[in-house]
Amino acid sequence: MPRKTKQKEAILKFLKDNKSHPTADEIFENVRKEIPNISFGTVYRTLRILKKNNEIRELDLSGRPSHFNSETKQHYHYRCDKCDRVFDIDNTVEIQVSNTADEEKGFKVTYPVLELRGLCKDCQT
Amino acid sequence: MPRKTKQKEAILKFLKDNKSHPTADEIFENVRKEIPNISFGTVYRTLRILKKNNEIRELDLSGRPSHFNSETKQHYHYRCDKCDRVFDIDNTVEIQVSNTADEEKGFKVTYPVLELRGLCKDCQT
DNA sequence: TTAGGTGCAAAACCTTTGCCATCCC
DNA sequence: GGGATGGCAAAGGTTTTGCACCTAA
Repeated sequence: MPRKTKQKEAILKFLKDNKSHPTADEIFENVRKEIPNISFGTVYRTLRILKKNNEIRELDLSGRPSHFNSETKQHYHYRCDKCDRVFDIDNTVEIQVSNTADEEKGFKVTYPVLELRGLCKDCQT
Repeated sequence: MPRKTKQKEAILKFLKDNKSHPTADEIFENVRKEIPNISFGTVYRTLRILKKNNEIRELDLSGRPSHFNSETKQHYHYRCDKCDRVFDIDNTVEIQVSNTADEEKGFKVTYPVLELRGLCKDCQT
């Protein structure tokens, strides 16, 4: 049975309040303001628990460190090549795969992961 | 001026001969058969150089370790959720973004990164 | 000759884990 | 009380780097 603790609540609250998609490190730095002696281990462990319970998502695109996200519906992201920040795509996205060139590969797709790369507003200047 | 060395040649050759998208570790293990005392540092350094010269690509998709690839044209990948192997998509892919919900975000897209996740032939049984 | 590469080992980075104390139900 | 969590620090896996030596051009 998952249990309610102030650490877990604080991490989840930070993710929900924060439309950015922070890394574990950013989560740690922020939650720390509230719970000064929280540890890195706890942040990572809690993120894994929340993820298993489908309360958050880990963005499984590009790079280390991972980014986390409290939105659990299927959606895609913009990612800034310069500052590495991640933003949700609210536009409608359609992905069409045509042709049968890959038939013999026999790959069975279950879901797509898409990232639109470029520059965010702040980094264009 | 980049220089031609047997280490660099061997790494590039392995990537070209090999349609898979190996990790640095896999590259190391294989190139080692030819150049027994090549080091990890050299593999990573060489991969960075090749990447900078646009001779290879680093797949900046999910997870650590990175996968590398000698195909430098824009293309997308299948990725197996079970064995983590990566395959090129040869089918035609079209990505359409409509709507203007994201106008105020002011994000300037330069290129998309797409991964179709699922199970490869070998992992479906 | 000499700037770029190499090998080796240590360091850096991100993440996970072991151990034991602590807290929630 | 007892299992789920937390804190801390150490370990693990991947990648980078410093340094001295080497080698292609």
